[in-house]
Amino acid sequence: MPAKSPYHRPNLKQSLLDAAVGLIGEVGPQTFTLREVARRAGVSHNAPYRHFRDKDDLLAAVAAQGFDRLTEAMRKAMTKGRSAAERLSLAGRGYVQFALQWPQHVLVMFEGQKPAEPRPEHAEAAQCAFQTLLDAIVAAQHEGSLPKGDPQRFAVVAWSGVHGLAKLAIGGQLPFSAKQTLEFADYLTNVLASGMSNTASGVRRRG
Amino acid sequence: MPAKSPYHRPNLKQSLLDAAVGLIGEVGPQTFTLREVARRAGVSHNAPYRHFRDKDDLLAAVAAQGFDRLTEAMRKAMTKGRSAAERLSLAGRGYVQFALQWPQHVLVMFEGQKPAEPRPEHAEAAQCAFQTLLDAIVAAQHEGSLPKGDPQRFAVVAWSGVHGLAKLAIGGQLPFSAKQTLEFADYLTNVLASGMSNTASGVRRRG
DNA sequence: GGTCAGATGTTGCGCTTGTCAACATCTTCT
DNA sequence: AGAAGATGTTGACAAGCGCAACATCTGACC
Repeated sequence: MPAKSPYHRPNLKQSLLDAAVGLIGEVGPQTFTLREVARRAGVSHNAPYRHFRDKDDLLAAVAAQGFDRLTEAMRKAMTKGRSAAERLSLAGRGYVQFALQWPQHVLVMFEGQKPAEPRPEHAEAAQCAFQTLLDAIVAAQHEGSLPKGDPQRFAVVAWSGVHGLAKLAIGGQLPFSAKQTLEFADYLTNVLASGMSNTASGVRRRG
Repeated sequence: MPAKSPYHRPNLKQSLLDAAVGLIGEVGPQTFTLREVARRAGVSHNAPYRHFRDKDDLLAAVAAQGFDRLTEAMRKAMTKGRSAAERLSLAGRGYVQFALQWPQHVLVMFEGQKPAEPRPEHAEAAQCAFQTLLDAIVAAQHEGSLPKGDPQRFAVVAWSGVHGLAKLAIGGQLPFSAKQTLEFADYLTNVLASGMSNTASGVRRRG
């Protein structure tokens, strides 16, 4: 039976999220407008307030959804790896591929959120994504393809590398096509892995 | 003779830029408001339009100024290096240090600018900063501390690494103090240099 | 089945912002 | 001195955010 009265629609919350992602993709998170999201979802300009505290809350939900998709993208990419080292590299590729596919999410995920407003959903999803990377690092250490030592250190190196590449790519700062960017991601992860294997963890100056 | 009438003030343009940087530092580029900038500069809400085409134009000017400061920060950091390899590493440290000192600028510099509105000042300053990195790479290649080959490739690797670290640091994603971040930048540049020296430029899969 | 509480959606409002237009004031060049 | 242009001001309008009051639907409970 079709919904006779569209007054209450089944899952407006998800519709609003989808509309928000689409709109951010078109105009960016800056000119993004809550009212336009409502318009696209076919509801009044105040309906979103029944599902999100305010505009920032909607953006935080988009970010949380982004971290979930990121985690999934990395895990899926890793399944094709035969060794822990290869899986780690593929996780990095998955990170970049996710950014290329969902630049809207990335733009929202890493925008300076005020610490005054804790978004637990957001923080938890982000932690989960980081844990995926950390697990891959530890596995590579057990396998012997990465030196022993604080895995957190290696994780930050790897994260910085792929995150920087992803950010520059979606910001249009690199003269790369999407395909070239992905190929470059493979090269970058090899550089990072090689460097982490051959560099002492201490700070080396005037070497 | 002091300005009898504050109607025309000496250099309102720079005052507006400074006020904008301060405001962005407090509330972020999202909630940043042109009218509040004018208020802080002590002028009416429309005075900025005599110096900037619109709000985005002011932000583009802040970004351009940021790229200039970035170039200067890298060049200044490099002066203490004794070898080209060390200077390259110090340039990376300078990049991160700049981001920690002027996070407001970084937030504005890399925000997705619409290609519809070309900001030549912005693009030129960005190109200049990248050229500084590229020169350091070429010097290291001449010195023999980096392999021969396309310097652009090395530049993108180095840029991705330090850019990612800087972005994550100012986004509050890392459990590092400013001092720890800088120490980590040194470690990261060593990892990158080592990795670039030991990794073939071709893509290696299923290694 | 009936009824009421709560969830969900709507309309209308006040305040702020970005930007345009018209006007005011100052500087500079001759 | 006086006109021309640069710089700053006031006023207005459309649009957005979020509040408040109201309307409509759903489900629990009897």
